[in-house]
Amino acid sequence: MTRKILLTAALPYANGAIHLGHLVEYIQTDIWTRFQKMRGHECWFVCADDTHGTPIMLRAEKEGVTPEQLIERVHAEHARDFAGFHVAFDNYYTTHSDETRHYSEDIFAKLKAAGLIEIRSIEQYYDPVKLMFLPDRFIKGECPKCGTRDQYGDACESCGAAYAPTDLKNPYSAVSGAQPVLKSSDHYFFKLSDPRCQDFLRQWTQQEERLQPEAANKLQEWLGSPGENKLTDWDISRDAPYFGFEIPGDNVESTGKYFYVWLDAPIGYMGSFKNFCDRKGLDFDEFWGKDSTAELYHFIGKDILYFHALFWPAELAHAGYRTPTKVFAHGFLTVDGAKMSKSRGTFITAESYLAQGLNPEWLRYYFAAKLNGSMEDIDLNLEDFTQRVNSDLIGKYINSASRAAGFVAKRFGGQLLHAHSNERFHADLPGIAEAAEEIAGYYEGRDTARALRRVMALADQINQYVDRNQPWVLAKQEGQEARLHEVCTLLINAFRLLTIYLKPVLPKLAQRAEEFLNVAPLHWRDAEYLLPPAHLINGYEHLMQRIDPKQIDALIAANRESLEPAATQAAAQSAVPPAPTIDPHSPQRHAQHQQATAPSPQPSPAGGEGANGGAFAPMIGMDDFSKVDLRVARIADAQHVEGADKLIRLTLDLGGETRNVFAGIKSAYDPAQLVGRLTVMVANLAPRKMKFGLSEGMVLAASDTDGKSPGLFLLSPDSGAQPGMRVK
RNA sequence: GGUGAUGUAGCUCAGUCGGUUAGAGCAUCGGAUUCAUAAUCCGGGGGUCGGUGGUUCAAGUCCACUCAUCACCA
Repeated sequence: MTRKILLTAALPYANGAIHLGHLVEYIQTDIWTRFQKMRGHECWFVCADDTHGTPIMLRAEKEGVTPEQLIERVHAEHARDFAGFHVAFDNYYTTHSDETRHYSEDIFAKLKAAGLIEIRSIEQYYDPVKLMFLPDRFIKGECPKCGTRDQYGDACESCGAAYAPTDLKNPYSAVSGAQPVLKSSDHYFFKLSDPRCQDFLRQWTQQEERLQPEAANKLQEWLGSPGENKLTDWDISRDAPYFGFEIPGDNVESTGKYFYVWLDAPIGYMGSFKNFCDRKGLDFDEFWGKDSTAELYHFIGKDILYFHALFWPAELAHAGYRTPTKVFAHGFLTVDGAKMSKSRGTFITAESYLAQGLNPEWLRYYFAAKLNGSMEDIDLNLEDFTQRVNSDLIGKYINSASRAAGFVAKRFGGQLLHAHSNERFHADLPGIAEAAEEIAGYYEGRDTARALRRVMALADQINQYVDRNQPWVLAKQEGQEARLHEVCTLLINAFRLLTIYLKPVLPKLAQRAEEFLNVAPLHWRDAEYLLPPAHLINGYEHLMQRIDPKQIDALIAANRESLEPAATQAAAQSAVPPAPTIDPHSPQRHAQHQQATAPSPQPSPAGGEGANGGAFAPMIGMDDFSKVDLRVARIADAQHVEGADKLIRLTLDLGGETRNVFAGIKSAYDPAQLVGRLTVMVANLAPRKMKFGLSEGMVLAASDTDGKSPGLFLLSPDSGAQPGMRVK
């Protein structure tokens, strides 16, 4: 029976880059989606950027752009990163959309009609300089318990005490530095304490397999025992200025209040899907209507369970929509057993991982090998990552194909055995085809760790089979041609089955394997049969490179945050008011899940300062460097430039061609002494039109950046270098 | 502080209802092999199951306390 399934992953907040911690969730959800699609079900995977709230508003202001410009830019970055890791959303949208506005207003109106919305006046800190109410995490002060300075408005990082922002001593605004004043304002509350909500949630959360057992326990704790009223009403509004949707008034008047970002964020799931339905001609209500029989699953981090398992279903249920079938929470990612850290270089962005040339499927495999459907944290142990991927994927899985491919190509013209080998296959490699449903069961239960352990055990079995049958011996023996052909045919078939089992995790590798096998895209049901007799396969090309530990070292180096250059720090400090801190631990973090620990104030091992060159530029990867095409050039001619007091016109010989370059080296060199010598030039610098003509490159010279020590020194290669040689 | 989880080999993890001598992969050591982009196969060593106490004929598993780590406390 074909199931109708709608999947969501948590919405990443539109003020930061996607990092490896985020990817745990998107990769997990993507694997599940791909698995369900391979099983032949109608399955849609939607997501969106979460775009509203104070941090976005302040961030845009700091960057000197509108919030709309900021979220548009970040949306493109996020979409690029996800695509890079083969996370294949059916729709990747934004919460700043007409659709999300529509459902936010609709749900709000229905909850209001149901008597579940209440207006109450509350007193909050207000920034009299910035003219805005301050979220708790934008208020700092001294901890009321231990007196530590510069603590946030909700908890002390020094002694761990939790308190209200009004408890802080000597509070100040993290936005303007001003002393906040208490001011009251009307807010809209969703009455979660209403008996209807309590009763509904008590029943909903404890339903069979709605949540993982650990999550259900946690919910039990939040709900308390029957009769105990532990839930309090939820403030769903914020005062202007705020980037979000304005709350509609009863008539046409403006309320000046906005929906709190956490109200419209999950509604963004609906908005994204509605947008998708409209484009694809699907029926939205079939998935979201009150009586929908479609399955709806939310994959989330354990930190946002509260929103997805309490507020969200309670809202939906009382606004006339269906509630989620299940909510799947996962743990956080640690790297080498510790929180990701910018100073240690383990706060790794998706972008840098790809820029360093690491294969995204390595990470997909490793995460999948660790995920078991529980809420436990998973650790990215970098040494284990390297060994595990190399051993499992290259040594076991890919090797099984590689060992047979050569014989099939050289001895049998790429053709498999002409006779059916089904019986022989099941006898010689028992259990490999039969494991299909067992493995499917593990995927279905999101225990990809178990699924992959099972697949690798099968790969071991295949390699043992090769060693037992010694095809390299058969190949040298007279009259063993048929047996060799049979062994290789069995091996290729075994490899094909493993490819099916691994495809949800490794879509690109599977695609390459399909090309090698010369078969149409594989589905799960294809595991029911073997390749037909005399099937032709294509020539084998190595399917995946091993991880070189040096690549991991480079990745860490590229992500290690060096100290801020002293000069820029001073500049930042002189700026008043201080730039708003986008707090890493803010409850606004949504799907950000986790953040780096603060950079430690110790000098970066990568070095901080050059001798006289000033602070080093930010770390770049090999990819960035290789964009610069440096060439050895011979100075064929050098001339004074009429009317220019710094420039010399150089004619550079690059072996095959010559370039005209204006170089600002007149203060240090006489044109005559330059002619004939070799130097290094940037050969792919975009030509620049100057007053005196077109400059087609740049020669490299050393100098002191702050101009304290005199001198300008043109670079020269050691003797023997020839014009046109690449410098790298 | 309260609550929920986690802690098993050097590393990453399995371990079902309490039931033989606690398992796997990787790493390591010894051997074999050369088809495979050094991949593979066979074998060995390696554990007080965080700690203490208890229940039981029997505890990695159940209970109490305790230590460490993570998360949540709107």
